[in-house]
Amino acid sequence: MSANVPEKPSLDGLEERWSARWEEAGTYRFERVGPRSEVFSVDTPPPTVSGSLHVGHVFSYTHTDLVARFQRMRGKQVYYPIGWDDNGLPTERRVQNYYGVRCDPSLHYDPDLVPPGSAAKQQVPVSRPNFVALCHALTAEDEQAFERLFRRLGLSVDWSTTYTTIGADAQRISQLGFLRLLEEGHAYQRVAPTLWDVDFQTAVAQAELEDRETDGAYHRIRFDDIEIETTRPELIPACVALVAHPDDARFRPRFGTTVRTPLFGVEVPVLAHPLAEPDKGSGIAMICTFGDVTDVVWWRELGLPVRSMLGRDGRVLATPPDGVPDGEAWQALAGATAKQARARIVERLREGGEMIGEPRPIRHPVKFFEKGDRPLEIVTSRQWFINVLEHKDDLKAQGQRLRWHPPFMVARYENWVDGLNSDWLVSRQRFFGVPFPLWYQVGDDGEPRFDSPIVPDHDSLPIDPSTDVPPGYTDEQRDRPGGFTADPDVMDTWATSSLTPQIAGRWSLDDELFSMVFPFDVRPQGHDIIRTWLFSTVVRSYHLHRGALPWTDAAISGWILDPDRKKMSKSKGNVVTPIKLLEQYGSDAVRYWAASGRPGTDTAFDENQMRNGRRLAIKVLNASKFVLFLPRTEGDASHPVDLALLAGLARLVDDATAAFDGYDYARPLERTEAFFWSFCDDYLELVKNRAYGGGEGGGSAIATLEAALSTFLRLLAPFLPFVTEEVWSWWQEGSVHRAPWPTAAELAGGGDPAVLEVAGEVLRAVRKAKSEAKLSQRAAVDTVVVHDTPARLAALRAAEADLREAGSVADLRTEEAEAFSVDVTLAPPPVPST
RNA sequence: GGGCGUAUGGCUCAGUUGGUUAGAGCGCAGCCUUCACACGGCUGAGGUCACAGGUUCGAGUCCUGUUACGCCCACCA
Repeated sequence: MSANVPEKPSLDGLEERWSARWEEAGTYRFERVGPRSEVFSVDTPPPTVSGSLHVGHVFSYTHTDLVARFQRMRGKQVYYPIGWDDNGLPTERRVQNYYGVRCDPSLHYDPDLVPPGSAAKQQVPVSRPNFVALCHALTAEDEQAFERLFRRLGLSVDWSTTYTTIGADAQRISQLGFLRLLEEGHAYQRVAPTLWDVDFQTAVAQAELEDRETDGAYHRIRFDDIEIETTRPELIPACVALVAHPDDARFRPRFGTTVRTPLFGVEVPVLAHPLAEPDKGSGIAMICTFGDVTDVVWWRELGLPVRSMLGRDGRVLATPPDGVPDGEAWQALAGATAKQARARIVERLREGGEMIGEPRPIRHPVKFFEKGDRPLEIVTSRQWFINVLEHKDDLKAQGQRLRWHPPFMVARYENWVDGLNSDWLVSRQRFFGVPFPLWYQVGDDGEPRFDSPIVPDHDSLPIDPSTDVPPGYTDEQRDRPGGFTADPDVMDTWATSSLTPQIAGRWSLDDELFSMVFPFDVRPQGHDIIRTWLFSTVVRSYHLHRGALPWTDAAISGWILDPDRKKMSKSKGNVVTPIKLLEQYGSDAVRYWAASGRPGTDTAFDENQMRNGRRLAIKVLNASKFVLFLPRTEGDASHPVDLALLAGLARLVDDATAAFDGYDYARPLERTEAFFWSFCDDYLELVKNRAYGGGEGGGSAIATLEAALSTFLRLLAPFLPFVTEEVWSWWQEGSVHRAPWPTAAELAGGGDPAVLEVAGEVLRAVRKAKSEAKLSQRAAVDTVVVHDTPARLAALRAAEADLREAGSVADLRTEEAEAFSVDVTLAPPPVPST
């Protein structure tokens, strides 16, 4: 075997060189050979391209790559595409800031638009087509930067299969998926009170909510003779009833009677409902349409009217709802934000003596849109929903059929499904998203007929109903009586992201491919999006593919934590940019750090681990160089010391393989690294001289060293793809990443690992003696006496010659004993020659 | 309020079905310029395995409870 080893091997430049070669050679290209069972398919998370990648991305995407590389080496055809999630609100927000614009759908397209840029004092209104074009431009730029980083990180993605969630294929699949739901009765629209973000002016779904502890205050307010407590006195005009618990003796006599609201004098009934809690507030609550989700329940179950007072912008409407007098009290509020209205109404309540005492400050959880800044309101609007509530039990069972890594993560899923309280709201009143592929007839009265949507041909998808015209109509009939009108909404970004298995597998576009990769083998993702992405993907496959799971396994990554144990935020993550780390330590080293984080476990950001990784990569270079520089001597592994090493390696291979099969990448790295280090420190030192000596013993050593090097490189290849490929190229054909994963069988030889274990212990004892005597490790040793059990002494004798050479030991003796101990007698220092 | 997870030397973490003196790396101390490696190597010091009970011949490992931290979920007037 001829080797072409550089004199001074180095890590510098490996990333550029090898990522280019891999691309050229199609090393990670998916080939359509073999049945489904020979394919390993990965439903990779499409990262949101709204800003920069942070170290958390590097961390979790590396985990996926480790498994993909392992499976590829085991002989699987790995289908490992990546997508960019570029549709939706994050992109819109970024475009607004980056270009200094905002979308105004009433404007017309301006072909000569020049956006003012981020420095603009005020955002310039632009048409929807202009806005969408800017979204495309910016995301394209971001996507290139992401790809560069991921290539440098060494992700073995097949870059020819990249997709974007706003791309035509994704839109087509997303729209087709929606139409299927519609046909099968799983999607419906309804006018209903929904949670609403007043800044983004869109409905939001249950999965996008988060509670935030917020300062508020209880206001005690008199409704005739009844006192209620509320944190939202501004909603008094929207009050439709008071409610108390049916068993509450204090209010039982009042059930069925009415009271008048303060300031507005509207007559409202006093009602009973078991959800009312006697020990909360004054025990009786005002029901407003709508202050919170409990109001919605009461309103629905008690059959109450609607009195909406806030518009979609979160401000008080110009005219009061039915039943509320349009007097001076109302006009004092009209146009105010909720916060302003509260202040004004409290002032008037005080003046009128209807307010009891001072507001009592509290901190309480309030619902926010996870991306929003102001509390959510509840407004009534027409929205599209996907059925999930009636399938709750089945969906829970789906999650339980999935193999979770780590297993306890299933609890998150079950928790979420158990807590579902509404169907999945998929419509958003936004611009950069996949439009609902629907139009509605417009009656002669000019009103849309929402109950009779016009559906496009499936072949025409994707469509944009705001520019495309339904079959049988002309564009002149748009928004005219007797004509048609487009559904104005776009789909929630999760409505598209939930179809990544279908998009990545090109469902409805390439049946052959889809049947080869679906259901996917694994969905890697973070635990924070189990309730959104994972759940919604399970829902879509359940509806779309007759109860199928989208994948068999879910591999859940942890988070990156700051050194102070807090979740590393994006802003902090950006301080330490991934590219900087890759440049400073090398990609292999950063991957080493990522791989040391246990599956599903939050991991500290730790540059020390990267230093370690770099050290390991350098060690691989140097040890390999040493092995390959040794004089070649033909032979087979036969010496007991060599067979011992191979036996240990075989054990290691079995261990690593089993762990990887269970999606545990951290253990194989840890074990391989430890064994590699002892290989360098002990085995190499022991056999060095024998290998140089040639002959039968030399041939055995060389054969063993080559087998060991080949095995180590392949075991480390998923973790350190660059340095292992570099070394592999010195003496092997092809890519190490296409080489077969090592097996215990190829290392079999019936060796006894104890030979190396005992020899290593003795060697360490000799080193210690020299170290304590403050001598060089080359110092000569007169005698070594090893005390140990007969079995271990027998093992030791097999390594005696190597041991004496490695330790410069003149005489090695053994004595039987209960426990291991070593006496070392150093030779007197040589008399300096005159 | 319900649930999940974590707690091992100064730091970051291993510890596979309970089995003899609890491991690694970093950091620290000392030594060695040894012909693969000074972007080195060797040697060493350092731990009542959060706490309290229990099961067992034997518990870091199993059971019960407590505490701390993190996270998820919940109709939060």
